[in-house]
Amino acid sequence: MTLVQLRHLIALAESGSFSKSAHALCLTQSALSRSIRALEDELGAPLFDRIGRRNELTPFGREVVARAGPLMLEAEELRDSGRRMREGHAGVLRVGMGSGPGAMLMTPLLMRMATLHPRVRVVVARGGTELLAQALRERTLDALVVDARSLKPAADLQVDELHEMRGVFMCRRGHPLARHRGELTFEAVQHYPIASTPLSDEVARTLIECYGPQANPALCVTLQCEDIHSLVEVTRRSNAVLLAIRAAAPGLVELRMTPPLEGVARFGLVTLCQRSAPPALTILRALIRELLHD
Amino acid sequence: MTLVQLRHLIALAESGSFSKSAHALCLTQSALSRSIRALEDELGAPLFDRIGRRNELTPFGREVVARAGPLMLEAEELRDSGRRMREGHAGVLRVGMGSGPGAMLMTPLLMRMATLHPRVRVVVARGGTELLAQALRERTLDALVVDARSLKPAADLQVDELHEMRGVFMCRRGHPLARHRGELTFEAVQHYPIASTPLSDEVARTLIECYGPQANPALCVTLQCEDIHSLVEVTRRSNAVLLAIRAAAPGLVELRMTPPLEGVARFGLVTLCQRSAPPALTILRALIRELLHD
DNA sequence: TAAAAATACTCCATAGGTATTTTAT
DNA sequence: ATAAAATACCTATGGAGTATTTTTA
Repeated sequence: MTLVQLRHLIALAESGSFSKSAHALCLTQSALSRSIRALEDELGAPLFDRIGRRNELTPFGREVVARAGPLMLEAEELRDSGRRMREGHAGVLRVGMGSGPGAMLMTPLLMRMATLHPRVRVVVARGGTELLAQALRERTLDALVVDARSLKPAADLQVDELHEMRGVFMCRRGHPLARHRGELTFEAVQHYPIASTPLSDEVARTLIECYGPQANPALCVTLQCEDIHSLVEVTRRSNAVLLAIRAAAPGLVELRMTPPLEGVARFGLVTLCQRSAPPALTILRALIRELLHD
Repeated sequence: MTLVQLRHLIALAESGSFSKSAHALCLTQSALSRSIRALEDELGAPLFDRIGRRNELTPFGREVVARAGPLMLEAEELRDSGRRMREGHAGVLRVGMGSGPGAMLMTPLLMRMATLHPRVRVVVARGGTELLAQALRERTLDALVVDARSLKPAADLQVDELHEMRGVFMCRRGHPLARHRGELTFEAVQHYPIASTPLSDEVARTLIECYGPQANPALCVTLQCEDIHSLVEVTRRSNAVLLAIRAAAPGLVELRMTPPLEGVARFGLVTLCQRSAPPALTILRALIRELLHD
C-alpha cells in the first residue's frame, strides 16, 4: 500500500473513469488500472465495481476511501511542514532563560513571538544556569539565553554572545543620591533599600571584588523579585536603589559609582554543539538582539 | 515521501542507531541510511543530528515524527480494514426496508446486529418500495428487504427470495370470532376494528380480489400504525382483528377465513446486479432468514 | 461498432544488498 | 583501534509506457 496508490484510488473514486482519472493524474490508463488492481490485491477485496462505463466504489471501497482521504491530507501536511519549518512559521522552540535575561526578555519576547510569528510554539523554561544547561544536554531545551559569565565553560556548549550588558545601580529622578556626580561609594548606596532580581554567583563575585564582602547580594539585596518590572516600578516610587542591567530601566537615573561596576552580564545564546538549530532560533536570535539594543 | 520511509524514520527516532533500527526493520544499515537521507532530501531539511554513536532528532525531525506517528497508525488501520471487512466485523451496511418487513424485522435486526456484530454500522431506511429501489439504484443503499410482490421487476435488480410469509387475520384468545372454525367471511371480521401496518398496493389488490372492494385496506383498516408490536398488543387487549404476517404474532389466534388469504407477502432481499455485496450483507441475510423462521 | 478497461510486453528508476571508505570515540 | 555511518557499486523488483486484446453499451 502506497500513498501514491491511495492518491490513485481517491482520484478514481471521484471520476469513476480510469481514463479520465489517469489523465488527471498524468498517468496512462493502463498504469492506473494496474495500480488500483495492485491495491485491491493487497487489501484483499475489490474496491470498485467495473460496470462498463462507470466504475463505482464497492462498500469496501467506500470504507477505504473514507480512511484514505484524511490520511492523504495529513501526508500533504507533513510534506509542507518542511517548507513551513524552514520559513520559521511553524515548529516548537523550547528556550531556557536564566533569571537575569528572563526578567528582562521573557515578556517582550513572548509578546513579539505571539504577534510576529504566531505559528511558532514557544516554550520558555526558567531556572538556574546549570539546571538549564543540563536540560539543554538532555535535549529538553533547544537553546538558552543566559548570562555567559554564569555558565561553566564546556566544550559541548556553543555560546553566541549577544550583548554585553552594563549592570548599574539606578534610582528615581529626585532621589537623594541622584545629585552626586561620580563619587558614590557602595556604603552610601547601602543606606537605601537595594532591589534586584536574583543574581548569579558570577555577578555576586564581581560585586564583592568591587565593593567588598558587604556587597554580597545575598546580604545587601533587600528587595528581591523575579519580575524586573515590579522592581522598576518600586524604584520609581520609592527611595530604593535598583541593581540591574542599564537597559532594563531607561527611565531611571544611573548612579556613577567608584569604582564603576563593569560589564556585569554578558547575555549569550547557548546551543549544543553539533546539533541542528531549530529554524525558529534564527528568529529568536534576531528578536533578542533587537530587544537588547532597545 | 513513502509510508516505508516514515516507518524507517520512526524506527530510527526510537533507537537512535542506524544499525539497530536497520536490523529491527530487516534492512541493512546502508539501505536505512539512504532511506533516511532520501527523506531528508525530499523534505528539505535534516531529520537527525549525526553525533557519532547516537543519532538524535533535529527539532524539525521531532515535528515530522510527531506527524508521522498518527499517520502510520491510520495507514495500519487501513491495511487491517480489508481483513476486518471481510470478516464482517466492520463497515457500513445501509439497508432499506419496506413497511411490512420493516415492521417485523427492524427492531430484532438492530438488536441482533448490536449484540452479535457490534462493529458493523447499520443504517436502516424505511419507505415505499419504489423509493427504496431508487435509493438502491443511486447507491444510497446497499440492499433492500421488501415484499417481492410490491417490487416492479427490473433487470438490474436481483431478488433473493427469503421467505414466503402467510398473511392472516388474527385475534386474541377468547375473542368472539375465535370460536368459528373455517367459515368466517370478511363481513364477519369487518364488525370489529381491523388493525394493520401500512400495506402495499399489491397486498391491497390481493385483499380486494379475495373479499371484494370492501376489503380495500385504505377503507377497512381502522387502526394503522408502523409499529407492529403496538398493534399486537392492542389486538391482545381488545376485540380488534390484526391483519399481518402470521409469524409476527404467534401468540394470537389465527382466523380461518373463506376463502383463505394466500401468501400475502414474499419477503425478498434485493440487491443491484453487478455490484459487490457488502460483506456484512451475508450476516444480514442469515440473520433475516433466522428471524423469519422463528 | 466504438469507447473503455484489462492484458502483454518492455524499459528503467529505484530500493535494497554487498563491499568499502570515512568518521568519531 | 573499533564501531558505526556514509558511500560506491551492483542487482532486481516493480512502476510506467506502448501496443494489443477484451468487454460492454
